[in-house]
Amino acid sequence: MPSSGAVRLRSRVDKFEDRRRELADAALLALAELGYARTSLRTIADHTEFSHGLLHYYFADKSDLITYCVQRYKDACVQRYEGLVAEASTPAELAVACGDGLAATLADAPLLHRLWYDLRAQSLFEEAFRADVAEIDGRLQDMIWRLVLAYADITGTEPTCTPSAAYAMFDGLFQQALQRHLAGAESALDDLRDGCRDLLPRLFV
Amino acid sequence: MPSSGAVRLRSRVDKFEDRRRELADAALLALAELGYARTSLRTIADHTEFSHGLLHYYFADKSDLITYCVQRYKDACVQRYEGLVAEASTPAELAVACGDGLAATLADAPLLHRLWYDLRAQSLFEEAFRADVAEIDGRLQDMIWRLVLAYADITGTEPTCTPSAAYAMFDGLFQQALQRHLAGAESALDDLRDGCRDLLPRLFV
DNA sequence: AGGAAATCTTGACAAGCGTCCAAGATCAGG
DNA sequence: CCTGATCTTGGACGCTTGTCAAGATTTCCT
Repeated sequence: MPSSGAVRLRSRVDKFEDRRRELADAALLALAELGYARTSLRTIADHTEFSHGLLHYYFADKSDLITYCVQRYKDACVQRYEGLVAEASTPAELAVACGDGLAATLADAPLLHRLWYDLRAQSLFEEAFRADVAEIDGRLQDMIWRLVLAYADITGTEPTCTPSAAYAMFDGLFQQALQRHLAGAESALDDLRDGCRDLLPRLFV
Repeated sequence: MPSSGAVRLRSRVDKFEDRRRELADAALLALAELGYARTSLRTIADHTEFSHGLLHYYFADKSDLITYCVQRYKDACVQRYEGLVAEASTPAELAVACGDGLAATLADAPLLHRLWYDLRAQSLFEEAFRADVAEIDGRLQDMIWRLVLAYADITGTEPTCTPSAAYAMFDGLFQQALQRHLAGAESALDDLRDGCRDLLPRLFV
């Protein structure tokens, strides 16, 4: 029965992909905790119920694993950010929602964001990561730009900066807030909220 | 002769410090080239005319060496930035000079700036680096804020953001420009110039 | 139930790491 | 020129790393 064979085949592929995802998620936990420079394959395996040898059954090498992890992170990240630009009818509401949304994602998973900045810095040295990092950066930039366009739509004005410049400034605020949040600064989240709320209108002067 | 003894002692200390500086500068070259995660003490020694064992004669351990390197970087960095806010009589001149200055420092030593962002990311994981990184961040923030205050002085207005927010946004632009510059983007430097020139007035609305 | 295909474990490998140390080289002072 | 302090070398250590392959185990189909 061919259909049965196809189903079985698909289930096998799915199982393989599921395990890859499972291992990558465990790797992400280890990476978020220790950072790229201090995370070995054995450390990653310790975060799973399997032995270190298995990692080479599901991934070609360490670079392959890390790359896959970055892509997993991207999915989780975009999913988290989705719906940031919710329903906001007035410009002020949108500006506040923007700051609140970014502050919330930062507070939600600071260690994952720390890993993101670590890996982005690594991509400046390791060619292998560059493509994936660029893709994530592009997605984040689009997310920010949608926010800017929504604000433009409500106010009936035109933004006076490029999408990449807008992303760069929001990212700068976010990265600094993460740094201070991890250092224990109480005001980091509030400052991020304020900074974003104020930045959005500035992009239209 | 006590004065002679003091001179000899000082000259010895100087010699020791000189060699430390020499080794740290070689280490900075290696670090800028390979990044923190891929630079070993033997690699660093390969960038000098000495053997790897000598590093432990002048530095307690690797962390000590890296910390000293970061401080060396800071000195070079601040020195480079000094005089960025030169004589500019009109607001437009100052805004242009700001963008030009940052673009020039980026073009001058992109690998050192890459190392800076690498080490700053590492400091999010490694407690030992945090204090030095925070100090450099503070100096850079002061530098940016002096620029903003100079602009305020010329225009007779008051900035409408905090020093840390101003630094975060400029830093975001700079970091993105570095990323694109290293990736070979021709427009990176020009975009940085434009971004900075436009950002400065935005901080006063 | 049997046997092939898959999944997983275990142990080993060469290489590289940070650190340390004994011994040689180099230099300054008497 | 000798002597002692300082500087430098190069090898050794114990450990970790990424990678791999052979064998044990499980899963699944007929």
